[in-house]
Amino acid sequence: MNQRIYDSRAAEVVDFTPREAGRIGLYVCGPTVQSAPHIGHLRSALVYDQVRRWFEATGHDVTLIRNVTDIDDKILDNARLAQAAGSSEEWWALAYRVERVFSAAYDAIGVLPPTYEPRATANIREMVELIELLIERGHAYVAADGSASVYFDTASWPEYGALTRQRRDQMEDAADSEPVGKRDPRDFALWKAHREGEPATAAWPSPWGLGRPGWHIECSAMATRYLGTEFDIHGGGLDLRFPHHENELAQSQAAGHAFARHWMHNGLVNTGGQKMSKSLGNSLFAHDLLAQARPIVLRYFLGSAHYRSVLEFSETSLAEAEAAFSRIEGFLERAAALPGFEGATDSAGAHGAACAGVEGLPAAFVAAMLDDFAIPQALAALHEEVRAGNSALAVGDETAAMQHGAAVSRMLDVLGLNPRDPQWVGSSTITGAADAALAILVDELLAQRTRARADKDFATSDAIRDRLLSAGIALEDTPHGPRWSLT
RNA sequence: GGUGGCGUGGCCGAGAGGCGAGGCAGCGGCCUGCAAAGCCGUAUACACGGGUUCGAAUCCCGUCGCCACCUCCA
Repeated sequence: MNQRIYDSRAAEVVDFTPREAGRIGLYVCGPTVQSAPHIGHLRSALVYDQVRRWFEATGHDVTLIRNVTDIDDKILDNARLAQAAGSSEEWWALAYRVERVFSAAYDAIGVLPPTYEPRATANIREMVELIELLIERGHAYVAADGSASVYFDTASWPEYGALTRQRRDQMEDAADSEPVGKRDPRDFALWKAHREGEPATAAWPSPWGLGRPGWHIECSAMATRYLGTEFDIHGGGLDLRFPHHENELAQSQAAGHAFARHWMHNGLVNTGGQKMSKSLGNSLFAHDLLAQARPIVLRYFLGSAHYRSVLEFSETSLAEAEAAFSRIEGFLERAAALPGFEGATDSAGAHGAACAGVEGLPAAFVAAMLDDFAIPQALAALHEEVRAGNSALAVGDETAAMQHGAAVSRMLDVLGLNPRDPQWVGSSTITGAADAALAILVDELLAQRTRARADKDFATSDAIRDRLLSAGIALEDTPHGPRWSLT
């Protein structure tokens, strides 16, 4: 069975074959580091992280490039506004600081670092070269107003609109506030001339004068530099289809590059039925979410809807994710407690070569992943295995329980959701010496409770249980004695 | 005006012509001193109106509602 992928350019699910057997080049549009990451940024990064993990699990060598747009109007604006309010932070310091916040948020939900994260400011030369090539080929022109700006000539490219199936003549007239020097409002900036008042650090030399790159050319240049003129997949948020990706495709192909063979777009996250936006004040910042949900649960939640669907965020959905994931964790803990359980991940097995191949993965899970990364269906297969494992445990069939446990563990590894992975250990609020001290005290109370129960003094035993529960410690009586866990 | 998507049971959320994914919540039972956890069982679901078909949530036409993009967006 082949890997199938919904290609946004073809507007249908297509068979996916890597350009080069066993190797996959994947470019994903990363964030413009102008302000704190929100849940949408997390979802986007997670989608491609899971795609990458799946490709690796199926034996591919993946080169994942996710850029950082660290020079842009917004970054300059935000730094300028902060400075007006008394800040001394330069735009480049702001961009770097925000970039680190993004990295921390990605790390928190287990998004593996890409193969490389190029920064726009470190690839200016490649951008300038690409713009020169476009001018040479007659698809770009220097602004008519005498500035150093350079624009892409959309009229010169008949395929403009191909990615989003729009006709150029039907595109809404761009409400561009600065059409100065453009031949057509639909043309877009490849190079933005340095302007009065902008920091000197935000200007680079070019054949047309001092300036900085336009947003779209950044991705074309970086994708090409690290993945070549033709590569397998280009991904990004649905909101980037137009104009960003349309422009990338146009300029890269106009430069003579085949560029991405397939385009993937992840759905956005909505709240209250609407897309998040600053103007609506409904942004869900990563920082706040990570404070109200366990990171691994947030990761589970973000994967609970298909990557192309709108994901509706609500407190109750997040709580449901916690309950559903706890069920998986509960089974895995019980299975792992069985003597001889081999499903534990170690640092070497977290991803990559150690997971190559789909052996040990249920057929339904594999089929779901091959079918355009249908993670909700893959999760159904996972839950089915959990149910079967719990059922085996209930009848005392430890061999079967361990087999199901191993399968569950493997699936969780592929999705980056294995709570036994060292990545997630330490996310508990208590560690080390305090942890050991707590265990001693709880065990002592449990011993008292066990004695009380043996004496049929249920008032005492229930009081101990209630006391522990109110302290955040939940009890479970198992055939092998009581177990406890932090709630 | 153009482009794309969505509407599934109390909730979330898959599926895309024929055995009702999965989870959460609920209900009944088993287990338990009682719980918890777990197991077993449990559904009047496909926005509305037509049509195609032996058969439609799924395909076609129409209607209604919602969302996104059209040069800042993950």
